[in-house]
Amino acid sequence: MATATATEGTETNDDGARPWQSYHTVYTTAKAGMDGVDKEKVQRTVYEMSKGSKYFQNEERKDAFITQKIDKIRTQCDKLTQADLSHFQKVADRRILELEALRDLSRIWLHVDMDAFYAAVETLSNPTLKGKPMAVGSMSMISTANYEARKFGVRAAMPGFIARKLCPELIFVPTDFKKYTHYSDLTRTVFRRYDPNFMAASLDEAYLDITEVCKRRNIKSEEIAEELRTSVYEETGLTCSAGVAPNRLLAKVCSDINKPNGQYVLPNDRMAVMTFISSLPIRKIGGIGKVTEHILKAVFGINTCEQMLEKASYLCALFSQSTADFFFSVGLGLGKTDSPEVRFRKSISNERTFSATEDEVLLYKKLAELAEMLSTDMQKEGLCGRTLTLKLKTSSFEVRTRAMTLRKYISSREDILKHASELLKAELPLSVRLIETDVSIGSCQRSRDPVDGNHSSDVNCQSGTGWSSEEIQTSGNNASCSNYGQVKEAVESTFPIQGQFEDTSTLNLSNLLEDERLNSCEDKTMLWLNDYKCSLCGIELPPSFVEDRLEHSDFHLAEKLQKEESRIHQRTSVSGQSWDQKNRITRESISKKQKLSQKEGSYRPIDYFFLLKSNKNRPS
DNA sequence: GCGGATCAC
DNA sequence: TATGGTGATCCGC
Repeated sequence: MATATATEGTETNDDGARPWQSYHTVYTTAKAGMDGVDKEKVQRTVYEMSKGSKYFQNEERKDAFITQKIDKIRTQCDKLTQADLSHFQKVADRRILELEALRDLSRIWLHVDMDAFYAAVETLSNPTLKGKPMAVGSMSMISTANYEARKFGVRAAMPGFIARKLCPELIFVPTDFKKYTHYSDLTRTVFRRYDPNFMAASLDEAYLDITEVCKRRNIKSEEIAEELRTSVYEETGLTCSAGVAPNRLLAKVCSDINKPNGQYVLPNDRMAVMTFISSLPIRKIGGIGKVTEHILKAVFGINTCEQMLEKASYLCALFSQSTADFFFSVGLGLGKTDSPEVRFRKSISNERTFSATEDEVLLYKKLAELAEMLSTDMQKEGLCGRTLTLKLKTSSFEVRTRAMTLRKYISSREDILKHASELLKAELPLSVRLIETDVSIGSCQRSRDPVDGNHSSDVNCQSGTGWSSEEIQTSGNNASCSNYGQVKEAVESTFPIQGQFEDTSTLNLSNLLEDERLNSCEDKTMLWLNDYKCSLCGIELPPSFVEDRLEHSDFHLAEKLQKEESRIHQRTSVSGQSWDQKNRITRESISKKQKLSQKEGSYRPIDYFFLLKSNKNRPS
């Protein structure tokens, strides 16, 4: 609400001017280790340090925009008649019942969150930092602050120069991701023992499905959490906090409750969940950020999760179905409970901030550097994409994005630079402080999950732990190309090249994928002999049968995967105890992969492809 | 498909 | 002096 205009309006008020109160930062929202902080003082300092800056002005502009949005929603709200409301109440009630019916209390999820991770790691490698206020980051931006620094109001995402004002003795330590990755790996070794399929959310957070381990060892989740945290400490020297709950959304909320170095268990009981959720501020829920909280509070007076249900008719009337579903789920304390589904990345990008400049030569030079790096990253992962997006942040902090979807998939430095330069050229002259290049990998329609929707903070799944259901089968001749690296990685992780799974067939599989990549991405002919005949089965498909050839490759891939699975399964079924775990995803992926050979639910036999030659315009 | 925006870490 | 980088998703066109 309090926008720039409101700020100026109150500055000269009789009842004392406190303009800083209306500057909406995220720095004072309740965070672990922030109890007892003089929030007013922090808020005032942040305001004083920011006031008048380009950044601040942009924040004001954004704030004004949100106010407009709120006004618009209010207007719509006022227009609702009693009849409308009773209608939407019915719709909402039914939807809430449907969602309630999906409640799953059969799984036990644990969310682990390392305490002040980067800062804790830095303190391990330099113990003289212990007990002193310290932040990882720079004068421009802080990544993490230790608990001593948090007492001063210093926290992540705060610029360092403001942090130093709040805490003059603050020690700054530059980020060192190699170090954090190393320690992250150590923690993951522990996580794996409790759930080999755990979902890494970031370097310092993970979700574990501990249902099985509780059952197998016949102990309570609470004990598992204690034990896991002890192990993490013993093996890394780092403390963490844990939350246990029937779903991931709640587990995440729970891990924050007794932070640092604590845990909280929410039992798998509907009443317990409803009680827990009833007074919980919506801002605690992953996916509800500063803006959403602001809007829901300003328009509907919603503060707690429970109120999401009380205002259900309004939410139903004024938001999209998927958004309303998400809000209702929050009110019901529902969240995802399914086993981790590994997803392929959808985009790859890089961006750099520099001191703002209008110098076009310089800007093109920056762009060239980004294109170079992006291309390298893409090739490292074997990715191609056909939608290129250029993002610019102007010296006034306004953000512009310009995108183009190309006919061909690209990954080379030259291609990226050529097209990105066209996009940049159209924007010049312009004073720019940040450039980002982004290539999106594929486009496919996702079905929405009614429970978490796409709203909740979802997990960046670990790469290479299985198959995704999507993307591989996306349209076009290059879909498989664009995912080649991820496919390969997934296969190699599912069928590791070393160790007990070593087998020449694995290499063949890699070759097949390689074939597919070359064939579809570069339009070369590894799989297609003389650019005409399939090297594996001899079927003849001319190059112009682009889609058919892709499907054909996919057919062989699926077939191959199936063979691999049965062979490896045979060999490991005797001794491989962890196989079931590994296989869980593999089986899914293969069945999904098989869908590549299906269209509209009907399976197509290999013979089908022989008919294609003479019937290009087949019924689809 | 595009562009603006939100969100998380 | 000075407010990040990467990835995902949603809404309204």
